Amino acid sequence: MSRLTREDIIVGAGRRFATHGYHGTSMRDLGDDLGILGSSIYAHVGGKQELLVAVIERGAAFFEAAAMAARAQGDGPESVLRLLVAGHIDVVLDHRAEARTYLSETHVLEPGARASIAATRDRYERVFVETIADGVDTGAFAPTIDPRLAAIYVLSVLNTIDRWFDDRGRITRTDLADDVNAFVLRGLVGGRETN
Amino acid sequence: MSRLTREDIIVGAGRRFATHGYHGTSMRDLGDDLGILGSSIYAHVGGKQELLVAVIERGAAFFEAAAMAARAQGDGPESVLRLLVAGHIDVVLDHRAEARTYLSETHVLEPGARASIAATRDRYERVFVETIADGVDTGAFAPTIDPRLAAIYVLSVLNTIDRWFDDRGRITRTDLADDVNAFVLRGLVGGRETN
DNA sequence: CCTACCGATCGGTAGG
DNA sequence: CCTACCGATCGGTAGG
Repeated sequence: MSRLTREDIIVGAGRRFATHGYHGTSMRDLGDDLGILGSSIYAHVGGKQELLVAVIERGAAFFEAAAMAARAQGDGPESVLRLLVAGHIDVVLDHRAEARTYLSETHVLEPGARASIAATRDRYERVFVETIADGVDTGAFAPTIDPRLAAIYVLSVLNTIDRWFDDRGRITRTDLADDVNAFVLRGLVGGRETN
Repeated sequence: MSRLTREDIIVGAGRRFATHGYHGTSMRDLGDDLGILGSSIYAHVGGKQELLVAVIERGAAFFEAAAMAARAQGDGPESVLRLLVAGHIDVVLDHRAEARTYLSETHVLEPGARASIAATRDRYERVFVETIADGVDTGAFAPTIDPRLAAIYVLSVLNTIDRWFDDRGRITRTDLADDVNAFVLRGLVGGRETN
């Protein structure tokens, strides 16, 4: 039972914010989780909003790193997209608390921090849009695809996965990534006309 | 400036809950929106939780009605799925506050109400699963499709639409429904192998 | 629907 | 990290 670190507090805050929301979490709740008093948290951090910023910035950083890795390792639009999908799934499942807080609580951020996170998120989503646009240009994806809409569809699927997927369930994470990729790529590549 | 009805209060509560969350809404906030005092709300409803239940039950009812209509009007799995998609988009955009509260705040419901809503939601999602399973059986959709996973993907896309779609934007709602349907149906039907 | 409240809880601080 | 607080705000009530 040694003393807690700032790191411990942020991790605990992430878990609470992810499950109960920022407004649904009191400093006393958080203290209870950590085995200290709510007021003791102020020995480690400046306040509740600072905790939210720290958790969300971590979430954003994980996604950003995953996008950079996918871009660096992929070879061609389809390959990059596959890596983006797999990477996003890993972030959302390996860093559930930070990812969920980032995805759900950004609107509670004070204006300055919110703008900064919105910019990071824009950059990330643009990687999806550009990758899909590349695929349309090279002919890997169908010419009728609107990259902006398609990117939103893909991200909608990815951002929901932590809500229902269980690593101990009947399908493995790799199977999931393959299945999502298969579904999405068929959606992008086309085949028979559907309209 | 006549007196407000219970209906007015519930509509106002829906708007607040959808934008600020249940825990981010105080009875005084809600009163301000309605032009009365927070305490005056208790002349119309029993409490804050009762308001949440009312808003979410309305949201659930809209989705349920849309599913029934799609099933009744559709002819074959692909046709039913198209109607389910278009119907879901209409609910989410025509009843934004109720739909968003239903989709995002159900976890704050007290156990009894939560269980009831969870059952309703299960029933709704099962319509998607069964429609897709029918399509696999009839050969309309690819045999490799897992209906449970595919239904989740489709619903993930649909449940996010109110977050980014603007009726005054560059694409119309009908175009959106067509585009989502085209994307989803290609994903379900297959074409060339993607794995 | 307002006046006038209530006890409980909130985020946060001073001092150790 | 605790003790001992603070003012503000919360959901809610009695009485009109």
